[in-house]
Amino acid sequence: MEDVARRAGVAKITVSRYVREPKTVASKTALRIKKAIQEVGYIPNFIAGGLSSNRSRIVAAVMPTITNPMLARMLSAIFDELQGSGLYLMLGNCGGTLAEEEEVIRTLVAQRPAGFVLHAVRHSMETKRMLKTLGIPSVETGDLLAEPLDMAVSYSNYDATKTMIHHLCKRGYQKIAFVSMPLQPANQVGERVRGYKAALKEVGRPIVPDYIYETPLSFRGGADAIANLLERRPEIDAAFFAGDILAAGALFECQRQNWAVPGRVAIAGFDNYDIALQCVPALTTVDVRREEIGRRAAEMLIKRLRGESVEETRVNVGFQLIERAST
Amino acid sequence: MEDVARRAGVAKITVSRYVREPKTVASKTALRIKKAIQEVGYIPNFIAGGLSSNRSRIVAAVMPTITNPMLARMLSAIFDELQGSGLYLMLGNCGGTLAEEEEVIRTLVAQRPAGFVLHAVRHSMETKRMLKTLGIPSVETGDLLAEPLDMAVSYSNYDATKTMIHHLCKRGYQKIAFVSMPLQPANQVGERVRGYKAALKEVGRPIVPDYIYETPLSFRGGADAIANLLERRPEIDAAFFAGDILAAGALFECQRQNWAVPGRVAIAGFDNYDIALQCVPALTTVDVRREEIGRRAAEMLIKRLRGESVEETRVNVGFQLIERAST
DNA sequence: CTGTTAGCGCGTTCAC
DNA sequence: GTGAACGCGCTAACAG
Repeated sequence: MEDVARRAGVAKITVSRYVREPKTVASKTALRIKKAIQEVGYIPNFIAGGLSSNRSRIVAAVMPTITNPMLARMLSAIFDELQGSGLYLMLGNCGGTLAEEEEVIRTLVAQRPAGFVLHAVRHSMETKRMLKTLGIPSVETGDLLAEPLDMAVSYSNYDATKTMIHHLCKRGYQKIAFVSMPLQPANQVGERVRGYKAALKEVGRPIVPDYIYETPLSFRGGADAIANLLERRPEIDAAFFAGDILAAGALFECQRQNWAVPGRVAIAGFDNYDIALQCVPALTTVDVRREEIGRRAAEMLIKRLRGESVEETRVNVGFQLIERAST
Repeated sequence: MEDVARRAGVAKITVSRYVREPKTVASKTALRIKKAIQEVGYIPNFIAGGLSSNRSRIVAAVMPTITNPMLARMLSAIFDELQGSGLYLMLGNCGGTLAEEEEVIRTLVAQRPAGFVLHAVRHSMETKRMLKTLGIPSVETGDLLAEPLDMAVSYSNYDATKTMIHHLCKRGYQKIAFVSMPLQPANQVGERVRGYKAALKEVGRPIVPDYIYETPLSFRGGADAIANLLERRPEIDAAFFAGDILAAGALFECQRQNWAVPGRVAIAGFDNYDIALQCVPALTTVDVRREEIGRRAAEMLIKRLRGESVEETRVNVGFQLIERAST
C-alpha cells in the first residue's frame, strides 16, 4: 500500500479510503490511485484493516452438519446475501450438544467474526458470555425461541409438527407413528416431539411410546424405521417423518416390500425437499423456506453491522402444509 | 493478553507462547498463565497473530455450489480434517466460468487465506498470478489435470464416464443417451462428454448429437430429460446421467409413465449417492469417494502449511463402477 | 478533500 | 526458559 501511495503521490490513508469508499476521494486522485494499484498489482489486506478498525468482515455460521440438504440450502442463501455486502462466510460444526457448540465457538471467536449464525436451539452459559463479552451480534435459525440470544429468524417446529399430525388425524389415520433423527439437547427434535404429543392429546388419542422412533437422518434410516415399526406394530397406518430424506427412504422400503402408500401406510415428510415432489407417490410434507431464513438472517446481521437498528429481531417466516398423494 | 501477563507475573510473549505451544513454557509458569487466562476471560486474537506472523489459519474452499450433496460431502470432510489442525474454513462460490472464479478469489485473497481448495477444472491467468504472487498453496479437486496449479486430488472424469459407457455397451444396450448438467467452461462436464464419445468410438458406434442432453442438476431436470429424450428418440434404450440426482429424477419419471427400468430404458447414474442404493430399482452408478478427496486435499494443505514437503502432489483416488438392477 | 500521528494485538528476532 | 523492542498493514481520530 505504501508503494501505491508513493506512485500516486498521496498518503497511505488516501489509498485506504479509496479502497474502502472510492467516492470519498476526488475523482482525479482516484484515477491516479487506481492506476498505481494496477501497476503494483496491489492486493488489499482486510486482516490488517480489521485489526486496526476492530471490525472483521467474516460471519461465522455454526451448524450441526452441512451435508443435510436443508442446511446447505440455508447456508447457500446466507452466503449469497453476505457476498453482496463484501462479507465472508466461515464455517463451524456444532454437533448436537451445548458443549460441542461452546468449543467450536470458543475457537471461532479467536478469528473475531463480525457476526454469528447459530442453528442450535440452545446454548451454554459460556457461549452466551463469549458472544456478549465480545459484543458479537448473532442470529439463531433453528427455532423461534421465546428469548433469543440476540436475533432470530425461523419458524415454530412445534406448530409445524402439530399441524401435520392434525392433518393426518383429519384424513382418518388412527395409529400415527413419529420418526426423527436422534434427539439431541440442542436440536429441534425435542420441539417436534412436543408438537406430536400435543396434537394427539388435543384429539384425545393416547401416546404410545412404541410409535416414537429415532433413526439416522438418511434414506437407509427411514427405510429401517418403517420396516421396524410395521413389524413390531402392524396396526400403524400412518407415519410422520421429521425430514423428507427419512420419508423418501421409508417410501422406497414400501416399494420394495410392496406395501401400498398410502393404502397400507400413509407417509408424511418435513422440509419440502425436491424429492418429496418427485417421488412416486409424491409426499405430503411441510414447506419451510430455508432460503428465506438464510437470506433474512444475513440481512439482519448486515444491517446490524452497518450500525442500523434492526426493528424486528424475532422473525417468523412460517411454514406451509403441502398435501400430496402419500397421505 | 497484557492483563493475563501481569496476573501471571510474566511477559506477554510468554503468554503468547503458552497459547500457541503450551509445551514450550515451564509447567509451573504454564499453570499460572492458565489460571490468569481463566480469571480474565481472555480470548486470543488469531487475526492479530496472523498479521504479525504473516500466516493465517484460514483455508478458502471455492466451489460452484454447496447445495450439491456431493460437494457438501467433500466440504464436510475438508472441514473435519482442518478442524483437527486448528484451521478454519471459509467459503467461496465460483460459478462455472473462469471470470467468476477469478472475481471470487480476488476478494478472498484479501483475507490472506493460508491455502485454497479449488473445485473448478480451469483457471484464469489472473487467478494463477494472484495465487503465485501471494505464494498461497492450493489443491484442485475437480479433475485430475495434467498440470495442476500446485497440488491436485481427484479422479478422472473422462475415464469414469468411459468405463460406464463401456459397461452399458457390454450389457447389450444399443442407443445410449448422455445427460448432464449444463456444460460450463470450468466444470467437469466437458471431460465426461469426452469420455462418452471416446467409449462409443472405441466400440464403433456413431455419436448422435440428439442423444446428448443438458438439463439443470435436479430431480426435475432428470425427469424432463428422460421424457424429452424418449419422446424425440424412442429408440433410446439406455441413458447415462452425470449425477445420481438426475438419474433418480429420471427413474421417478419412468415410474410415473410406467416405463419399465431397465426393460424399456436402462438408467445409470454417477456419484453413488445414498439414493442410488435405496431407490427401486437400485441404480447402477460410479462411486467416487468424495470424502477421501476432501480429506486428502486438506491433509496435503496442512502438510504444506507445516512446512513439510508433500511428495505426491497429484493424487488419483480412482473410482469404482457399481452395477445394480437399473441396467 | 487530504495528511499526520498513533496504535490495533500480536509474533519475530534477538538477547539474556 | 524467558524477556524487550520493533514492526506486521492498515485505519481512527483529528487536523488542516
